[in-house]
Amino acid sequence: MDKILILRLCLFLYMNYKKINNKIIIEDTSNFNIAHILDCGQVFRYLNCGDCYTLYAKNHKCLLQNENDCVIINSKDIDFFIEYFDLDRDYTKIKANLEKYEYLDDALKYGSGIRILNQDPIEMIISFIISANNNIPRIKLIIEKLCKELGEYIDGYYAFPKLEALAKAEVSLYKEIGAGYRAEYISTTSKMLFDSFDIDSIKLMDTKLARAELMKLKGVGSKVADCILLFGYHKTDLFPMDTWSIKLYNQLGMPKNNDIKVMSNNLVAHYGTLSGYAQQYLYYYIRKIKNITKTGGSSE
DNA sequence: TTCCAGGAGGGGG
DNA sequence: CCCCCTCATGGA
Repeated sequence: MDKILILRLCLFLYMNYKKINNKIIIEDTSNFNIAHILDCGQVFRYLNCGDCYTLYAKNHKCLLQNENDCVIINSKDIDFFIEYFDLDRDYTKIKANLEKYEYLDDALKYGSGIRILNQDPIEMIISFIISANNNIPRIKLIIEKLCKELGEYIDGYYAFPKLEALAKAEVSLYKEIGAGYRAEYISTTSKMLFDSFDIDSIKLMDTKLARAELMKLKGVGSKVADCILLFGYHKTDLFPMDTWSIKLYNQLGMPKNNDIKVMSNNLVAHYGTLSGYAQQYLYYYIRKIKNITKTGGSSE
């Protein structure tokens, strides 16, 4: 057999998904759970319609459903979603490396099918500016209104707005959709991004420099910057410190401290380049546990 | 009524 | 640099 054929065969055997027409089929779902992925706070534009989910990303849409122990992703843009869901990354290896950390094993079991998505940086910047001091249902609502007001209507839904539309919109519009005091941040940052900011250069920077660069944007502090870097640029040597992470910190047996910056640094020193993954499993876990203890077992 | 939510900006020291 | 206050909004 010729070498290229062997190479292709090997690739096929190790591939954890199949492309058929406009579908992606994932047979081994140990590292892909639709609810885990969508419900761990990294993405805001999706709808649960019974046994299936509709997901909107930038100007793409897909339908996700479980079928015969498989996950089926249905879309016109399957190549976009292969990259979006990061399907070529080995999560078995990531989880095996995280398993040795204390306290993390329960979180890994609980959110076993979590994956960190490769989302659009601009969508992440605007979405996580909105997320500041806000709760997830309301964040979703504001983003949905934002898309409806400024996004292009394609194929039965509203795409995430383009930079130009965001930059040219009035501040009053952002207030009307419920952004509150973040309206000014969205407006100013959109203009900065549209006029001068080099979004692509962030990708080439190391995490520390990239964070500093993103924090030049209005409404982007250390936590929002870390979320942008994690979900928009797949930088994982960081640990976003939100109110949940702060509460969690003391339970992880980390050296006692009250300074958020020190806490974050300690966690990154602890988990290394897997910090971003660790944070996602833990975030999903602690929120669900609290939800269960509060509601007596039911979840959303 | 007060507290909380994937916090950040700004002033004062 | 750090500390402290304020910033809309709506659900619990």
